[in-house]
Amino acid sequence: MRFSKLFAPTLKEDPAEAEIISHKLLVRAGMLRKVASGIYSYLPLGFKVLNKVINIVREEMDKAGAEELLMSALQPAEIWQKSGRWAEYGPEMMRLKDRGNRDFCLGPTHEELITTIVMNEMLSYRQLPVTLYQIQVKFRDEIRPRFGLMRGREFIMKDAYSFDLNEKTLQESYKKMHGAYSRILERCGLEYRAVEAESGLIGGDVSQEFMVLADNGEEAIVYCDKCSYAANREAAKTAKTEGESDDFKLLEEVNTPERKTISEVSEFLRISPKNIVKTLIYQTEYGIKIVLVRGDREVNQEKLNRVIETDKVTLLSNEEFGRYSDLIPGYSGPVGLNNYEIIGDNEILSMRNFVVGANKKNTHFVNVNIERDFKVDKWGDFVFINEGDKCPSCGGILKITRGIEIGHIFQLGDKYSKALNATFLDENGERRFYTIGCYGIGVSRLVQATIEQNHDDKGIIWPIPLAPFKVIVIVLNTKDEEQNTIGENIYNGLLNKDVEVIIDDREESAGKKFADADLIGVPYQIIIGKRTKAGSKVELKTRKDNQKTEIPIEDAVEKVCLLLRAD
RNA sequence: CGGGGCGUGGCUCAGUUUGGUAGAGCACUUGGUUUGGGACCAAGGGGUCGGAGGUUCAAAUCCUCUCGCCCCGACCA
Repeated sequence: MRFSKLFAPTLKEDPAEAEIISHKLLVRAGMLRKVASGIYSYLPLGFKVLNKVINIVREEMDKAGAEELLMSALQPAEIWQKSGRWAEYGPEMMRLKDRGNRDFCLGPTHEELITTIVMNEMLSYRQLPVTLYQIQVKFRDEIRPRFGLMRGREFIMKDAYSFDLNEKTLQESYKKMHGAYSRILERCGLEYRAVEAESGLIGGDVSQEFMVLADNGEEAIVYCDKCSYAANREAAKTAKTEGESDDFKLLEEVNTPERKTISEVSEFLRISPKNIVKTLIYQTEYGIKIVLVRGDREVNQEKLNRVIETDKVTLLSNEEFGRYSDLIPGYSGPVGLNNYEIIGDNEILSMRNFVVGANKKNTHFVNVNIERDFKVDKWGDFVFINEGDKCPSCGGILKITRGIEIGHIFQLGDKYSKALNATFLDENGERRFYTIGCYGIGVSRLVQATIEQNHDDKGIIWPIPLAPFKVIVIVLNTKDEEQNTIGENIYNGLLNKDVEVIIDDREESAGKKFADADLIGVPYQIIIGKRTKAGSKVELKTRKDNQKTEIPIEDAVEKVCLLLRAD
């Protein structure tokens, strides 16, 4: 490829639309352009990289025994109505009608469709397990598209689905996908973690996320410094707390004028927030719920939803407080509140002689104890983990870092096969539900995550396997015939060796050529300038570490091929 | 949907407070000089000031409505 012919409009200035570095660089390097909010077009360079990722994904999926197919992006409403998700998915689903007024959607995912395809063939147990995948455009009308390809409304995803005889063989299929995902991320040169996750809307029991570590990541990940425990902060469990053995002290009412928040009460009474129990009043479809967590904790709504078994939980607003004379904002507590269900976080089980609101203005109780002073109707784990907490699996200390969710793998079980009545015939000729797993990789997101992890102040630093070109031959002065000849010779030499190479033959200033080569992140640069004469040396620069070496012109092709083979 | 902000040549932005008929840098075109880190000189093209309506002698600027985009919160690959 010749740079003079390449459609790669590079930008000197950061685009106003972009917030994070990877998004800025994708646009500046002439790889990506916005079409509408959360919708993008890939320019030739960006498309090249996208295809590199796609090929890696494809190779590893095939190696793991999965078979590629391509389903339609447009899906009829019926299959979604059967699974119940037509209603459940909400406004995030891009819906449309055909001319006959029939409902369709642009697929946000393909569980329903793949299950329908497989069930229609009435497989025998002898044909199982089978894992099918596709690389497809997905549509989700995100509430807030963000960060370019990180959260688009149209994005490219590799989604795979395994159909198994039972839980046991599902675990094997799952393990294979886990392995394939690990290899994909390794080949892309990424630092990542596989973490325990929440299953969310898709459902199922076991699920893990593959997180690419990045400071700008949207997810917080918790990991143990001693053992292999790692989890999404949304899903991270609290460690079991040991019961403290203090004797119960006498319950006392204390005056706490205008001290409403945990920090105010903590300061005023000179006690740690860990010895206060925070009382939160939630409005749910089943009425008011009193939720208790340790004073230093934040409630994890997702987890709480699971405990209450609803997704319609909101904190009671100030106006709503007025309707309940026994609920006093800032001074609420479980003692004496017998009209509502009280739900306690597991952590407070071990607390002794703690502080709670007294349901009376400007008053708190001290030396409160569970059972003696109030009863908890239901226990659960629904707080966020903090850095420094104990590891739930080994007792080590937990750390928090940020990550970009690139892959998510689920053991779904029979949720969809039951909903859609998808069965196979077992050895006795009886119908049984498939045990299903599903596995996603955000392919377009992966492209951007790679940049987030591989860049410097000059631009992108592509890992070799993803680089749109492996080598750029830079002829600094194209009006110098000698430079041109040397450059063209090396360029043709590399082409003959099937190296993906581009020659910068533009009539631009030297500085612009250097800047563009660095910006688009080509791993190796061969620089031909006025120092380069026939029979002399060219400069070879590696983008990653800015190493510059002089090599004889006639060795250049061979040397680069050697380097590429080593990588 | 709630809160905040922005829409002015292809891009990044100034001009809006205090109405007077649109500007800079980058990019682009032509010519010339340059070519080891985003060159210089000269000439040039390009803007319904997001859209609609209103106020006014006069609107990018004031008012009303509307559309789009960005940021902060709940959803997720």
